[in-house]
Amino acid sequence: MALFLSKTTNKIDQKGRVSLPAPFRATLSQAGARVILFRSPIHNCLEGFDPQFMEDMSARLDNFDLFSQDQDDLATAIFGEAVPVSVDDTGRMVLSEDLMGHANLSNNATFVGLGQKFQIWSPVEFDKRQQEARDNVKSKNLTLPKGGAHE
Amino acid sequence: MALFLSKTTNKIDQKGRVSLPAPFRATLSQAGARVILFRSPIHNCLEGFDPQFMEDMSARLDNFDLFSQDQDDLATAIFGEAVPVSVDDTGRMVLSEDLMGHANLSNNATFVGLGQKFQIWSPVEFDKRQQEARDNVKSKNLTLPKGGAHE
DNA sequence: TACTTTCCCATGATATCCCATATATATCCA
DNA sequence: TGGATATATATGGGATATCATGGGAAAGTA
Repeated sequence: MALFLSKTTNKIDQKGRVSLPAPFRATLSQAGARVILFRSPIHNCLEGFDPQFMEDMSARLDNFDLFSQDQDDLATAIFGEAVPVSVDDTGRMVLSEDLMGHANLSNNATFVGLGQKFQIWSPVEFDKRQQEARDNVKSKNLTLPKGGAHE
Repeated sequence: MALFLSKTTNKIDQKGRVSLPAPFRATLSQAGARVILFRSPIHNCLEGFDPQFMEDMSARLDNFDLFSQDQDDLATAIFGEAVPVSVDDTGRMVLSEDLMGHANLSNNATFVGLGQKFQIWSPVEFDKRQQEARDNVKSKNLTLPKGGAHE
């Protein structure tokens, strides 16, 4: 399956419209372009998914007890927060005030491909974040283990 | 599996186009020729991978929790920094200003096969690098360990 | 009506495609 | 062996398509 890769910065116009980078559009599953956005629980940024991928998230949630606090917290954080957004035929989507607020977006939005998902950042904040991520990978010596389980 | 071997130097034209050496093209997985480029974190050069390699990385990332700090750091460092590039039917790809800057590229690019990946260097800097690598192997008495794991 | 949201078209910049030429490597034949 | 012709590769430049973005018209809402 296609992946979201690389980063691009696009303008947000006065109507709150941003062009979803063309390569990102291409990795979305169908033509009837839709994206699921929500506010990242750990960063001041937005996260975007192919609607298809939400199914996988749902499957993962099944690993929790249906009535556990954790399951409830996660489900609320994920599905409750999810905002489906449509992409028009010039490739743009509209970001609500609320979403823009969470990510401190004003005039520019940096789209960052993260494989299965992508993130939307204020350009300045992402620079910091990127450096932080690099540092963490280095200092914690993070690698991608080959095998299955990693807990 | 096919490996990237040997080194070649090709011209970069005014549009930023370079021919990917034909042998390298041949080792890429499919016909819909694509390459993933990275800014090397340790050298002033670019690193190139078969897109298949990224798929493998993605599969490994699935072993991490979706919202864990580590997952996010890795994804940002790996997928966020990856630049997918397409190879046209005359075998050329386009290098962005940004990428060329990182590797100090201007008119020529030296492609160096490194097995699973290849590197793109400014010819002058690669000469230095090659000498350095030889010296390191000699002075540190570096050898190739036998088994798979190498910690 | 006043206001917001969606749709449609216009434009400049950039990237992609296509064809032509040059260079190199391989193949063939006398 | 040598020379000439093929085949593959590399490179140059112009035409074309795609993309990001701005503005306005139409449609929906209150």
